[in-house]
Amino acid sequence: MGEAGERPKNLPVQERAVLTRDRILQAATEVIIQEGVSSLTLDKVAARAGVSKGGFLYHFGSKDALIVGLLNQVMGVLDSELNVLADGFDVSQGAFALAYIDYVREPTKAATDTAVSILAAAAVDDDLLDSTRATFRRWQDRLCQDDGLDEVEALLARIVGDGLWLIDLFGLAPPTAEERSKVIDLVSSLISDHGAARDLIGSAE
Amino acid sequence: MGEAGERPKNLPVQERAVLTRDRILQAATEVIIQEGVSSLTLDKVAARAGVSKGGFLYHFGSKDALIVGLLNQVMGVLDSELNVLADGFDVSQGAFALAYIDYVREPTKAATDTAVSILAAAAVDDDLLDSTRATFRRWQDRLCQDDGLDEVEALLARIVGDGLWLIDLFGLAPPTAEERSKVIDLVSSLISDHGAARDLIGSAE
DNA sequence: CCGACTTTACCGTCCGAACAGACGGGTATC
DNA sequence: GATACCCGTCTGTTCGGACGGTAAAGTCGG
Repeated sequence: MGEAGERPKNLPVQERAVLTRDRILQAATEVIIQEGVSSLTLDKVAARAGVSKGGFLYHFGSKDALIVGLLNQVMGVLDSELNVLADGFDVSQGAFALAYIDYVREPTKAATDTAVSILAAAAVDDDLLDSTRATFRRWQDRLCQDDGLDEVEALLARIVGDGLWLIDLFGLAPPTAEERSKVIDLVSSLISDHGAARDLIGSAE
Repeated sequence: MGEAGERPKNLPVQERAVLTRDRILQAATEVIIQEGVSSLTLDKVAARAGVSKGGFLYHFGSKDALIVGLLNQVMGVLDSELNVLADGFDVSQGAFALAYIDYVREPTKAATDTAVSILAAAAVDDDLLDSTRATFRRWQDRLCQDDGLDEVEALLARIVGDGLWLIDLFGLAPPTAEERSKVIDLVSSLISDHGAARDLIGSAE
């Protein structure tokens, strides 16, 4: 039956369950990326995960539940990766903001997965994005509260960071790796070199 | 049946046709905005446009054709509005780039329509975005060729501009009107004050 | 009476969801 | 330590409905 499944048998029941759940989530993202949002059907996801439709519905009672699960997982990964990346920056110069834009220097799997999940959620039902929106609001708050970081600079960091993966999502003339790095470096210096933004605005008016 | 239709009768045939086409396009965007991408069905669009399903299919032979028509119209409007806006800026300081970010100072109807059309296209079939992607590439080229504009600054303008309406599209913690303006002013000064970007990067390294 | 436009009626497909039950490990009972 | 039972996990099938699309007839101005 399932050509991709190769599901390991003879495992403790509870572990088998969580593995199946993860396989379903991964299968869902694969379907979206490879076949498009319109191909995200219960049958396709179940087949790719090597599970029957009924088995699928045991873990996710509805298509909405699948997307919510997808968003929760993928946003969690993204949040933790941002945190570890922020630890590598100087906290007095807006570590989280620097991490936020540095993260999109090149497209990562986590960023791509998040993007397509958000796209799928928006396509199925806008309300499914509520918790995701709350997370972005938390990130925005954290960007503003970073030590020594102007509110405008913090917002610029988020717009550039989000703008890059959103441009990637739709393929709207995505910049090359070098171009991305140059822009990110520019914004990074703007953030690190504190006061530069204010001076710049002052000198222009 | 149609509560929104109120279609004007007794008009020259050819004019009635083009009007019907436009009504269908407008109905489609209304459906997406008010009821979500998943509600974009031929029946709903036809009903809202005050036309039968057959009548709809006379103008747009398929759902894909509807979305292509939607994208063409909305991208054309956006392109022309950008042009008139660019005429108001100093061409020696990157008029198109300044117009590009100034355009998203607050969300306009044209920008919203474009955003939801792109979303719908991505949800139905990714390939439908091909011509849209070409337009964005043209814009990117034009941004780079603007007189006296650094390539990095041009790219920054597009990322910020696109980032803003994409953030609006998904409602990912969209900034307030004042915050938007501040960021746009910051980027604008960066572009106008030529050499500022290079100086900034140089001083930071 | 031609051709642009519109309608009514219909079809085949696919999708999300529900359902009844199979399997099999854990647990209690004796 | 064998037996019986339970429940989490998963299977295969079925169903109602919605959707995209087709076909053909009808309308009306020029």
